[in-house]
Amino acid sequence: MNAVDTAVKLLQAKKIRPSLTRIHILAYLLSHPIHPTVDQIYQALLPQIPTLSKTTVYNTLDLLLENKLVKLVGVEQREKHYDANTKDHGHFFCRICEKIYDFSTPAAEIEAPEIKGFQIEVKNVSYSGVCSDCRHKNKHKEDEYEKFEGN
Amino acid sequence: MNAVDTAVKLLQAKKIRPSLTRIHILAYLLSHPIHPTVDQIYQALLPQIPTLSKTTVYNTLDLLLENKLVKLVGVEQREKHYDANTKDHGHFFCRICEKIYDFSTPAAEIEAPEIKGFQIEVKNVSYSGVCSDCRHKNKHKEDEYEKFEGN
DNA sequence: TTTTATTTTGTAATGATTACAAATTTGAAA
DNA sequence: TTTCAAATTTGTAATCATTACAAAATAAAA
Repeated sequence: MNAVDTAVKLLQAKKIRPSLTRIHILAYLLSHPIHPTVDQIYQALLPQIPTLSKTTVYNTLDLLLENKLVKLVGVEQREKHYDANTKDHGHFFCRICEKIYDFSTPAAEIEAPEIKGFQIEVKNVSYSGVCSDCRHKNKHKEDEYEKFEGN
Repeated sequence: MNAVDTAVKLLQAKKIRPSLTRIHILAYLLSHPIHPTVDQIYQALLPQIPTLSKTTVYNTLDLLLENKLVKLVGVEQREKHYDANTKDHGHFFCRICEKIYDFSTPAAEIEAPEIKGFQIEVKNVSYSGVCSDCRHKNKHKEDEYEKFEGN
């Protein structure tokens, strides 16, 4: 099934009217798992929807967020990044190439006693550092930062 | 050992000159594990340092961050929150009372194959939802949001 | 149609953070 | 001390992603 059809189905399942704009935005996120920003989405769709407003992108993403059709990528960047992959997974942000990588998080729930009985609605696991590619490309620069020591 | 002495030692260990301002800011964070914002730190220290500038708070926190004496709390709020507890732990943000709770994360490293060989410098685990207190206080409002379903 | 609700749009605020240069303080050398 | 250079602190002015808001456009209902 293509991204447009998937988007329509997802919207309908949440009883959101599948307007052209909403379909485009959700389909773009589904077919471009690059964790785009509002501006990236806006620029990408402008040729197809010349009347598109950036406010609409903001509004639509808020709507999709509320309905859990997209997630915020918990990477501490100036601009927010969005992800239509709503399955639990982690994100790694490389501070050199600024790419965001997905990684799987353990299936086993974290069962911390401190938050027992809390209603968990959003989970976010994100790391940052230097990805493998950039480590190899910048061997000489690597010692600027020491390897992170857990605890 | 009191927070001021600890702050001085931590700064010296990183070869940062322990100026009055730096000591105050780090000691405040150490003795107030409430994950304060820049403004909260600024307001709290103003009586003691009447000449304090908010820019200095920003500058000092940047310096402490670079030296890993404080961490950014990965909670998606308008303002950034800081934490002098640099041990690995998670944060839970309650969207009702807006308190940030600490919780322990599993000692076992997440060993995701997708980021094997990556240089991990910063880790962030943060959840949000409704804390236990607010769930009980707002029983009637609870059904506005369904419980988060993992995956 | 006409009416009403929904969606989209454009413009103007908001406000946390950053840039930057001046002012102040500190520490080392003489 | 006194002098001088470096480090630190400060205030003001930008920046710029996001939000507020009301008007315009569109779609559905009557």
